Amino acid sequence: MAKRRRVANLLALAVLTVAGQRPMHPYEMASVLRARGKDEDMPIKWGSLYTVVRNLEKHGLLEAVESGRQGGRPERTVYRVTDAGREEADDWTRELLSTPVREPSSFVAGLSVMGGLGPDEVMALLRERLEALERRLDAARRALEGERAQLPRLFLVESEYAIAMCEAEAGWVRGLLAELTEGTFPDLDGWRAYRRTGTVPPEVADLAERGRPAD
Amino acid sequence: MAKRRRVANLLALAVLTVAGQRPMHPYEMASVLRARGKDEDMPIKWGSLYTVVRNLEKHGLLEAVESGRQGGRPERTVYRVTDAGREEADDWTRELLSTPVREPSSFVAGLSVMGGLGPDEVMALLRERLEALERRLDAARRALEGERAQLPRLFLVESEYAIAMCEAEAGWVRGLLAELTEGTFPDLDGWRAYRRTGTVPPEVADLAERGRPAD
DNA sequence: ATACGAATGCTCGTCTGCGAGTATACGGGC
DNA sequence: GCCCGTATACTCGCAGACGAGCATTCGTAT
Repeated sequence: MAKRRRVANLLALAVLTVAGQRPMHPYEMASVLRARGKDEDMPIKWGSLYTVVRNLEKHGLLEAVESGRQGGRPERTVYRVTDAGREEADDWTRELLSTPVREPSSFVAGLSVMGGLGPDEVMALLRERLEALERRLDAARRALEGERAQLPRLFLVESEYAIAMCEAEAGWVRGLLAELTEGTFPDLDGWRAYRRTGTVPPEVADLAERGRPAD
Repeated sequence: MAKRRRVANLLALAVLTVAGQRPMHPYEMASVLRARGKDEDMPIKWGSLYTVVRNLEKHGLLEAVESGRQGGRPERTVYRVTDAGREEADDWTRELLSTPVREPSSFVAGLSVMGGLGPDEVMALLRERLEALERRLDAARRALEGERAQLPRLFLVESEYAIAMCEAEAGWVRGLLAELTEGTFPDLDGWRAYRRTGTVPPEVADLAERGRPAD
């Protein structure tokens, strides 16, 4: 827990993992990762690949093995994971699995500023989101069923999790939407008034001292 | 949907929102945002505050109103949101609410590389995570109940959502853990073998062509 | 044979994120 | 009246991230 990871980009973990199977040159890592769909499990930007690889090498987690050309192609450097690299990857994986981190999604951000829009507009937006979520769920479920035949369960777990979270979100949105539509959400008119006038009732302005518990 | 946001950092949205209530100088924005707990709804780094404010000004979303010193304090510049700024904030909010985005959490990343660890270690790690999640849920629920008395529902929605998602995750982890402990998860021994030998059965190596549906 | 589009494999420059540091002012204990 | 801790208010500089572009090669239709 002491020092931050020397190469913090998650792409680095992906690289260590994939190059752990056999030595590879960067472009091959990219292809394999893409083919395995890892780019959907991590926020991977391919523009960062060579920077990350170079950094991994600089910190001794990856080492160049061979550097030659084949055919007329530009020079390729093949990298191998070092022992330190393997250890780093394992340790990183352990941390990711064992330690939940607060990662506010952009939806939370949206919810937390939605007061600025009126409740009616918010309803419309949420309906839109709900439809999108359902389309996505549908596609994901279908894809998962297709892959079940091909791949061991171990490789499908991330997809199952993603689907579960997506379902949970959809359910929650449906609930909120129901409250809004049926008018059981408290003080919709106050909210509408706030939208028009921009004024918060003074006692609410004191929300400045919202207590927050220690983590 | 055409052009990317001129200032992409979510801190900018927070700034626009808070300065929309009344003109403020940067440090005051920070205090108010912190006091309202917005820093838990968005990935806010205070080091970026002044950069972000300057960028907002550069793009005409914020404008300097007054710039003087009081007491012996360093000079402060007070900013006001422009019409363009208000519009940008609303539009951004709409997008955040209506459009779900894939934001792979670090847990997904962990799941997608957990094959490298053995199943037994994974079980231990997941148990650890589950406990942490439950502690966090407990604290969050308690805090929410406390705030219910003070604040209108509108300001609590984000917390409710966060709790719901946390519950969903905990439930899913419990499920996976049960499968692992009871041995109903398929081919645990294959997994253990892979861990030791580092060899993947060749037919699985073809997972390289995992089909992915279009979004 | 040849032309053209797609795939391969990589580089570069910009932009900005953000951690760490700094400097002053105020309050309150002794 | 002095000192120290804490709050206030910012500045700086480096390290990455990553979009866009570039050069080469291969496949294939003509």
